[in-house]
Amino acid sequence: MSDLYSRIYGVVRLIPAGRATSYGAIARYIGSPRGSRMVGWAMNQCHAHKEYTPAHRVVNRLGMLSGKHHFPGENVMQELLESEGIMVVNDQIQNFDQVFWDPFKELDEISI
DNA sequence: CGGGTGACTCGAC
DNA sequence: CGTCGAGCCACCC
Repeated sequence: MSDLYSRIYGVVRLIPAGRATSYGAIARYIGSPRGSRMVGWAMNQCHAHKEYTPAHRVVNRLGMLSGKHHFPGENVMQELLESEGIMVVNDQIQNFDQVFWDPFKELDEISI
């Protein structure tokens, strides 16, 4: 596993419950602005990783559950999000602007 | 090496 | 936030 993938999983695990971010945001944070599709691919392989990765907190830039079909059940991803307090209607996160978790903004405050 | 694929994104309309 | 087209890059034949 490349170091880039370790960073992807590392960032995803830092997403707090009740929040969500986008593939592109993670890609930019790990230094691959054009690697959003790789983040999706990494999530596809996250089950092979030893540590738990909350892939349900990663959606596309519009807050849509684009990866729900890759979960064990039909609405597993939505139920996971709703169990954390995120409202999901029609495969789309409600109030995504409030739920959105920006790695740069949130993590910079800590690292500064 | 080349072509197909995808849990993406951007710009246009 | 609908669609379409193009760009993107790791992975798998």
